[in-house]
Amino acid sequence: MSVTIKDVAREANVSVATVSRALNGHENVAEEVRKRVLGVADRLRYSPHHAARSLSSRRTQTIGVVLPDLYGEFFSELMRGIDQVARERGLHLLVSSYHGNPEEQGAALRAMRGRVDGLLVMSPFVGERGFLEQSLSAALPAVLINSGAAEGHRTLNVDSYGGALSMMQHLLQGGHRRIAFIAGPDDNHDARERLRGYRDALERALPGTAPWVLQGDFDEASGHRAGGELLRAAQRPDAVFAANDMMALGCLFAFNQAGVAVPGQIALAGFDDIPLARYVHPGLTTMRVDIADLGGRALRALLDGNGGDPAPGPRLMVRESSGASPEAAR
Amino acid sequence: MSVTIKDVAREANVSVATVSRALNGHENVAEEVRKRVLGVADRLRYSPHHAARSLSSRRTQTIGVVLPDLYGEFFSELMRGIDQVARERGLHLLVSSYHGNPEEQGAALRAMRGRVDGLLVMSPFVGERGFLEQSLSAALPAVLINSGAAEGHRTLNVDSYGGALSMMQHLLQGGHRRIAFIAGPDDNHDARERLRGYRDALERALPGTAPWVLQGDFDEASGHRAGGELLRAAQRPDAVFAANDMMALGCLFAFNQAGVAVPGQIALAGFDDIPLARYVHPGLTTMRVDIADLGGRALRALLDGNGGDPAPGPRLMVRESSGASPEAAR
DNA sequence: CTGAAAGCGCTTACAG
DNA sequence: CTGAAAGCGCTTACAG
Repeated sequence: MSVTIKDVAREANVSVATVSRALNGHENVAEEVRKRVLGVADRLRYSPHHAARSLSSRRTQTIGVVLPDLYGEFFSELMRGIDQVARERGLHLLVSSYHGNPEEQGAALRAMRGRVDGLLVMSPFVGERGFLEQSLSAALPAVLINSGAAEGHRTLNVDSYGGALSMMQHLLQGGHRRIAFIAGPDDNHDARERLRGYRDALERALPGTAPWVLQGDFDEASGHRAGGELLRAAQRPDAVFAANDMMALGCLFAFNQAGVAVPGQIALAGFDDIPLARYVHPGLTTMRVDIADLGGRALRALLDGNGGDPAPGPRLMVRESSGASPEAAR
Repeated sequence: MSVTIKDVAREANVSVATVSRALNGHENVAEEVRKRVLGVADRLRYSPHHAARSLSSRRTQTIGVVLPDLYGEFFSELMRGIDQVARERGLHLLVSSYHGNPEEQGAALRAMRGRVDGLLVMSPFVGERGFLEQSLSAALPAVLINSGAAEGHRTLNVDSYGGALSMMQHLLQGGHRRIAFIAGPDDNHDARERLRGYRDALERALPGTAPWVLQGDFDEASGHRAGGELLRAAQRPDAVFAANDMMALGCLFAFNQAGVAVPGQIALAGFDDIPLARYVHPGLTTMRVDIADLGGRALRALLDGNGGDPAPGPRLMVRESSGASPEAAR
C-alpha cells in the first residue's frame, strides 16, 4: 500500500538498517550513501510509519494533554502556549478532554499509555484527586497544571489566592468598603483560591465585615444574573469583584443595560485579563494571568525534567472600571 | 517495565492470542476464560500498548486535526464539536497547527502518516491550495473544513457568501444606504466570501454605489481601528457590517468610547454569533454560524464515509445593534 | 474455543 | 561504515 523503509532500502541498494540510520541523522553513514538514501526517500515520498517507529524506539514524540475541556478562553490560551513549545521541540499533541467526569478522566489518562512520552494534565476539580492520582502511572512523567498540590508529581499553578489579595487591596485602596464577590464553581481549584483571597483580604482590612458572595460558574450568563441580583439588593455594593473576566463582563452588561454607571456608581473588577477586557467600555480592571505562558512553562518543565520555573504571579491591570469611588474621590 | 499482554497471558494461563481476543470482545472465547482474563488484566492494571496495537491492526483509533491555529473563538468551538463526536466514537484526536505557514502545513499533514485513521483539515488560506493537495495522501481519508472547493476530497463549508447576502438584505430593509464593510484577511476563504456577498448585495440593491471597504484581520483590535477610521470620515456611514463579530465588537467599543450611539447614529452588524454577541450593549445583530456543529458534521462525514449533510446556512440573529435607522423609523 | 506462529514497520545492539 | 537479525507488543489467519 504505502511506501515503507523496505522500499527505500531496495531502491537505494542498502539495508533497511542503513536507511534508518541515514534518515535519523546518525553519524555512521557514508556521506554518499546518506545522500542517495535521502534522495530515494524523497522521491518515493516516504514518511516513516509512526506506530512502528515508536514501538521499537520506545519514544512517541507525542505529549498527551488531558484537560477538562478543549474549548473556551482558558483552555484555548493554554493550548496556544503548549502548542508553541511543542512545535519548537518537534512534538505532537494528543489531546483529550473529560468534561469534568472523573471516570472519563481516568480512562483518558490510561488510554495515553504507549501513545505519549509525557503528560500535561489539568484537573481543577477538587473532588477528583483520588481518581487522578490513581490513573497517573509512575512510568509516565506528568506535570499537573492548575490542579493544586499533588504528591509525587510536578505541578504548576496560577497564584489565584495572591492575585485575589492584590485585587482586593486595589479596591480597598480605592475607598470601596461594600465589596461583593461573584464566585466561580465551588469545586474548582482556582475559584476556591480566589474566593479565599477575597475573604481573607476582607477579614484583614475590615475585620468583622460579612463577606458578600454570589454564586457564579465562570461564564458570562452567570455574571449577568449576579449583576442583576446585585442591582436588586436593598443596599447596592460599592464595588464588585468577579472571580473571572467572563463573569465580570456579564455583570458589566447587566449594569449597562440598567443604566448603572461603572465605575461611577459601582466599581467592577475581574480576573484573567482575557483579550476583551481592554476593549469593553469601560475597560475592565483585572488580574492578568498569562495562561499561554503557563502552558508553555508546563511543557518545558515536563521536557526538561526540572520543576519548572514557578509561574510569575498575576499582575494587576488597572483600567477604568475600578476608577476611584465617589467616597475616595472626595 | 510496564505490564504487557504476555504478563496477562501468563497470569491467566492462556496464550496471548486468547488474551487479545478476550480483551477485544471477540466471540470465540469461553465465557469463563474471558472473565478470568479480564480479571487478571484489571488486577494488573493492564492497558494495551497503543503503538503495537495499531502497528498490527492497521488502525489507530485516532483522527488527525490540522488547523491554522489551536486557539481563538473559532477553532476552539470547532474543536468542541469535533471532540464531542470523537468521544462518542471512542476516538482520540491528534492535533496540529501550522500557523498559516504552507510548508508547516505540509509537514504536519505528512507527519500524520501511520498515526491517524483519517484527517480533518482546515485550510482557509487561499494561497495554500497547492501544498494542501500535494500533502494530502489518497490513502488517508480526509474532510476539508471551510477551505473552499477541493477536487477529490470531501469538503464542508460555512455559507459565508449567502450569509453576507442575508445580512445586507436585513440592513437594506432597515433603510440603511451608506453601508461600510470591515473585511477580514484577504487570503482567508471566508473573509473573501463575505466580502463578495457584501459587494454583490450592494450592487444588486443599489447599482452603481461604490463599496466602502476597510481592511481588518478578524480581531477586535482591527475592528477598533476601523471604527475609529469610520468616525473620522467626512460623511459617516448609516451602518457598518463587520466580517466577523470580534471586529464588530472592536468597532462597537470605538463607537462607545466616542459617544456615538449604536444603533441610533450608526447601525452595526457582525458575523458568527460568538457568545459575547448577545451580552454586549447593545446586543449585536449577527449571522449565527454553528461552528461546533460544523466540526461535528465534518468528523461524522469522515467516519461514515458519506459526503456529510450539508452544513445548515447561517441564521440571521436580529438584536439591538442594527435597530431601524432614523430614516426608516419615519 | 484455543494456541503457535507470522507479521505489522521500524530501531538497535552485535559482528564484521 | 554496513548488514543480518532480534525484538518492540500487539493481531490475525491458520490449524486443530
